[in-house]
Amino acid sequence: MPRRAADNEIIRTAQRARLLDAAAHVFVRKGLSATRIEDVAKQAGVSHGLVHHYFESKAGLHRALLERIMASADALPRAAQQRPGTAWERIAWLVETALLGARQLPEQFSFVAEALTNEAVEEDVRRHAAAQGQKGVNLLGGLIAQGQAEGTVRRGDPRVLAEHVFATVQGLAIARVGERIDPDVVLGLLRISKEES
Amino acid sequence: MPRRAADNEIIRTAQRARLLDAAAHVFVRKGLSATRIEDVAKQAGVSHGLVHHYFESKAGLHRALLERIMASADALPRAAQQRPGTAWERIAWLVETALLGARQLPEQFSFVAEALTNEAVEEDVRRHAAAQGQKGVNLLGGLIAQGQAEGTVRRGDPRVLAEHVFATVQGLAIARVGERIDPDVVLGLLRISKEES
DNA sequence: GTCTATACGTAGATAGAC
DNA sequence: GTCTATCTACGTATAGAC
Repeated sequence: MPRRAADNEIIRTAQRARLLDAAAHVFVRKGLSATRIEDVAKQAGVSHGLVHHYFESKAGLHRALLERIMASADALPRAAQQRPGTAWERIAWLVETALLGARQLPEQFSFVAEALTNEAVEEDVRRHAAAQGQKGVNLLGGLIAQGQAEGTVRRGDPRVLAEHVFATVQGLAIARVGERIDPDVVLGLLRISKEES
Repeated sequence: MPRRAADNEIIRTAQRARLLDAAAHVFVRKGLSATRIEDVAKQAGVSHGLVHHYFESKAGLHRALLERIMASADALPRAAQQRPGTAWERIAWLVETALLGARQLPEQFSFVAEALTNEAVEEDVRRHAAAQGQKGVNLLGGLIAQGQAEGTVRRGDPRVLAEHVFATVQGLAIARVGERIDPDVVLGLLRISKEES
């Protein structure tokens, strides 16, 4: 049996993950264009040649990393949807958890923001990131609509409200507000005000 | 009298402005590292050599543009502070005007965000941008404190609330929410909820 | 003031050795 | 699988012509 081949396969996936971690560290700090393959290699403790051995190009590495980050970002709204409790409780959980992410891994939000808006990023990658974001908006929008039916969420187009919430989380992450983030304040975007009905 | 010298001076300032406009167009779309001097020159309709004649380097051009943008961004909170009306009315005016900017010139917000977070931008430039942002937070914080005394703004640390508002505006701009931005929703961050006191 | 031509450095990517 | 050496392309910045 090809024992050697199996070992290689393990090494391959481990190294890919290692390189993606390194890429996350540096892409997130310097952006796509300013990071050099050499930076990633140094961060991972390997030679630049090896980076090319695992990823066809810098753009390919960037794309792989974006997909990894988007995958984890995608999981959150899904989890919220399937939680028990009222719509408001599930929304609150989603917002709180997302804000926790904004506090702990703010760089990831900056990374996604660049991927969405920087024209140096390939067109199709930008589109893909945008589409993923829309999925999140739709899911949260559904919860918001439920909340409105429930009488716990303010009036307004659910998808627009969802966009506002996500944009706010991203803005707080990018502004590196960190420890001072207050979920209760952010939830004010959705709360029914003293005057309303 | 040196007629010629005076003419040159006029040309100089006009060209500087022209180049800054061109730089704004392209920096804002591709970021600092991905934009080439050539891109700016082409956008302005001049040769790349001329860009170097007016700006010592790409970094210098970038710095000059950031200063120009920050100057206009700085004017807004000052204007709000000096308006007539209640604290809430002035806050609402500030938020609405800022959101108008986020809708019409979202690229400027992306530009500032990059300047704040991208390590490819020189350290001192980043610091300067951050300091300017703090001034805005302080001014809005003052208005918020007045609003709290007035009984129109929710409880909470005024500066933290101000940070949340600015971060939200920036997030909406970066997410390119555009026409769907709703100032009334954003003001929900500061409004007193149905339950509170 | 403005342009074209050139020098220089550096980053991405490949090839071949171990 | 991993590294070092090398090729190549391109962008910044300068120098000199108009």
